[in-house]
Amino acid sequence: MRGRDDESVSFKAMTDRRPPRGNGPKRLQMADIARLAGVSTATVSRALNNSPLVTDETRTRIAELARSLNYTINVDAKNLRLRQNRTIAMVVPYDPAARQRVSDPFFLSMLGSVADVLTERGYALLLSRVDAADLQSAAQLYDSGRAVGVIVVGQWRQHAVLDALADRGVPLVVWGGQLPAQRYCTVGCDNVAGGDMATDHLLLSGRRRIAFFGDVELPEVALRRSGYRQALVRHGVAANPALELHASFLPDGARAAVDRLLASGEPFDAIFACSDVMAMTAIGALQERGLKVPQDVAVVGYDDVPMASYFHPPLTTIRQAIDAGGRALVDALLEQVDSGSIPASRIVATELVIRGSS
Amino acid sequence: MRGRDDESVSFKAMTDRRPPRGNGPKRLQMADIARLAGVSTATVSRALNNSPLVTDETRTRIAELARSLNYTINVDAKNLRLRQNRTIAMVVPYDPAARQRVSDPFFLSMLGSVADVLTERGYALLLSRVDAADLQSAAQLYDSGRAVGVIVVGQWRQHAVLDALADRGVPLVVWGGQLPAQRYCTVGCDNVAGGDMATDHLLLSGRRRIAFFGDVELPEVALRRSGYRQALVRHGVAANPALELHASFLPDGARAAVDRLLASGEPFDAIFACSDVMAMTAIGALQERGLKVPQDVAVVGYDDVPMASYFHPPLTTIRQAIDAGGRALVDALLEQVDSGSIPASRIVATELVIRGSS
DNA sequence: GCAGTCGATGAAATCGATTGCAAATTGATG
DNA sequence: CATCAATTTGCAATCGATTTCATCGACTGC
Repeated sequence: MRGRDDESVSFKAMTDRRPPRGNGPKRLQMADIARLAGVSTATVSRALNNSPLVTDETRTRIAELARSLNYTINVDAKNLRLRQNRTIAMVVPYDPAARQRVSDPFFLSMLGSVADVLTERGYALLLSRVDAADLQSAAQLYDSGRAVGVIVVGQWRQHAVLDALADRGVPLVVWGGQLPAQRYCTVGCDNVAGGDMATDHLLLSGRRRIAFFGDVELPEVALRRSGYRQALVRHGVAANPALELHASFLPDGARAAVDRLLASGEPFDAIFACSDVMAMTAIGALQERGLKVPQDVAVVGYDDVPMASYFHPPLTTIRQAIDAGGRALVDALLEQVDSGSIPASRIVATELVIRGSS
Repeated sequence: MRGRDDESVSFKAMTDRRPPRGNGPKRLQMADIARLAGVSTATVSRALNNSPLVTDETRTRIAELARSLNYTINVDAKNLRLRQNRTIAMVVPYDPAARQRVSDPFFLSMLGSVADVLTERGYALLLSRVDAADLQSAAQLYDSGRAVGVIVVGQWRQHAVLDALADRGVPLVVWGGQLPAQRYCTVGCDNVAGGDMATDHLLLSGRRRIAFFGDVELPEVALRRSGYRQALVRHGVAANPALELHASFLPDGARAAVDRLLASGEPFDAIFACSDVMAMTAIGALQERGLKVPQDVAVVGYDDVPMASYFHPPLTTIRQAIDAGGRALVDALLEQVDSGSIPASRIVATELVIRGSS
């Protein structure tokens, strides 16, 4: 016959209401392995989980059988039974107002870093783009049991929503700046120190009219501006509001800022841009207008994305340790999942990398 | 409405062997909603799935209760019962030989694009980094029932492995070049046409000594080189092997190639680089050595990553339609999942974008 | 040879949802 | 007031794994 000789098949066929719908052909399941190995599913389960309750002989026999048939356990069933789950969700918000993807390589590198760490830890990464204005929905990934916790890249303008999610008990870690009374855990570099370092470096090299480019509605950027102002004060340079320009992370935010700055007639001899992409596009815009970098205008960026060192002129920038950051995000989240309490926020290494653009 | 409030609970408590282990506190489940709404789980299930079998009044009452309690169904249980799964896996290979992440923004942009399309279609994206030499393991995501299909970004050197996976019935779509007798479905731009366009453009602008930068072990790159050679032949220019340089996608592949090219003493007046990142780093290297782009050397890249237009000089490049590509990948995969048969490979728009670097 | 141990295995309950079928409710009609 | 049809709702089986408890054998010692 079909090789299935016992009556369990016909019994099953009788009582089985046909499965609702399912994609693909029949997938191999534990019962199949059990039948072929001449044991029960209990034994197969134990064998595949390296339980000491099965003979080594049985274990290897089953393991080989399973491997040769490309059998892998059904994760849904396993998770259901164990009420566990080795998946974490990562949310990369996008800006719907601009109907534009956030394509900054920094975010994407962070994503890659987190993916690597999770892979190493045996966790899966569920990636989701969500409307930055609706971070609330990120929690669904947790509520539905799909993921044990959520990593959000960037606070954007959603500080209050993040606080609320944390209050609700959603395991949550956010890449971003530390805010006074936040109730969620953040991981990020020391943005004040970063802004200070960048500005300090420009001041030390003799620049006095340093422009700041960024969107201060974002906490990280606001903190960097604090650092910028703090360095100016320390060096006895008065802050000049006309040199603080709004520039979004969208592709031509910095170009527009350069245009406005030039149009304003306000003299300047340096720019501190809040991301490398902004810095690079600003440099491009300056060069097109005949200004030399760093001779006429020195530029410092932020992030140290891979391209920064290959750019021409190579970009002076504030390095955010992306690998350490990914690892810290994952550590903090898993710690929170295990302990149930919100761990302290972590700061990752921040350092000035001096290259040709300043 | 049965008074199902107390006895069902005590009955459950009696027969329940305590759950093995589970993370977090008790999560809300359908039975809770049912109890609070005074109905059975069957009704709750139907209400939440908009079945016509429940009264509108009941449906809205249950829906509001569920929403107010932040209830979301357990996806594992649902998937198990329905033997379905709305998750697809995306695999971004990394090169372990170089112990280096593939950080090319093109791959990452593609990832973002796929994520967007899947979100729109109600699918989740499981992201996994795998050793490029072990693409085999990508199939585990399918075998374990975690995902209904797999998208692989880039063929790398694994053509044979991909063929084998397709033969085994793993729903699979690969971003990459079309090869003669491949048995898996690819989505990608027309690499031969792309290589031809880039070279043709350089030839039309009077360049004759055009270097080619790329790693021809990768199918896509080999195809682009075919286009490059084809264009040369058409214009009656003899191909010069000394101008075809190996350059990897790793960060300083192009810089090294520029060094070798200059060291060889072989004269050249243009470079066709197989990615924008290569092109940008090549331009940086040329400028450092005092060569002007495009006056001394014209450069054309490939991909049209977001930064290409903000670079200085703005990069002439071959645009691969990333959004269309992501959509095509998802379409092809879901089609394969539904139909069970391997759909035809798709070609996405490829076009020359002329900017300042050539 | 027989009770007592210990080790390996199997039977069955369970995780949280869906759904075919049966039962209950309602309304209409004879 | 009884019967029947049309709606709603509930019961219970089911998805594929894990794990408790019971069982079955093989040894051991007396």
